[in-house]
Amino acid sequence: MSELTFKNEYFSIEDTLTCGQVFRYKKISETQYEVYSLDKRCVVKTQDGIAVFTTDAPEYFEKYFDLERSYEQIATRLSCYPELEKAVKACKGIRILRQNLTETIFSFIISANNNIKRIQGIIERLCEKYGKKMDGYYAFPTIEELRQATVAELKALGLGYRAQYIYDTARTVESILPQLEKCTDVDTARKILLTQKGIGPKVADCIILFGLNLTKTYPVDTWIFKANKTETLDTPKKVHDYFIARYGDDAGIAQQYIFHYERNVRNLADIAKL
DNA sequence: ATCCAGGCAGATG
DNA sequence: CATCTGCATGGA
Repeated sequence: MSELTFKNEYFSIEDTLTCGQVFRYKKISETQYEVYSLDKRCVVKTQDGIAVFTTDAPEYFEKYFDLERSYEQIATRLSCYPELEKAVKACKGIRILRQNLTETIFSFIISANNNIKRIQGIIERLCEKYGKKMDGYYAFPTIEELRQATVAELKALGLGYRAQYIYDTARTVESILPQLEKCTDVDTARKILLTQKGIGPKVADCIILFGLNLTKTYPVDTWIFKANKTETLDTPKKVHDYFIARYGDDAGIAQQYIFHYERNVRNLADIAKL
């Protein structure tokens, strides 16, 4: 077990974990979170603005939390857009996690037309049923382990009609992984992802952003659509295209600031300052 | 009871 | 290219 410390104005474990990009985490106390990725666990305590990571896999989680990137530059660039000023100020502690690609693919297939609380429960049950038992938690299932599941078993976990998507994609996804892993171009990655059952435009964007860490993308879910729609931007695709053109390579990060602000912060912020 | 949640597949203009 | 419908589940 080893420890790693990190102090930066542009890192908040709470905002990073609760902004909707990841589902396998637990709040232990006001100052302590646990996050799970594949078969690994990391405990994160924050005191006086200093984050302390305790884990058996320090190199993995240093990369996972994207600690080497300067989010100050990104946040500064995005603050220049008037519509982002408040969201950036409130959410600048978010980092885009470098999550495992396969885990991201299955997690976001489950996320479709679902709510975050339920998604977390389903994924937890999926890990308990098919993942390797670790010391005090369960690993995310491998593709091979997922292929052991029947559609009926998956439905019993609460997957509903997504059970068939998981079943199908568990049998096809390996053939696209090599191309996807080396993909540096969003349009190509998107085209490849859309061949899989259960992956449409929005889920593909999330996988591109959280699993491939390509940021020139803009996932449009119901929250983002409600926040961004106007007279002319009246479909998800129009919103998507407009904000990629506007924010460029920062679009994915801008999207996370907005999503988190709209979903978790705005009401609190408005109440606080009356 | 109806609506909503990090939408998608399949069918039809 | 765009638009429309059906879809599992559970909480508000």
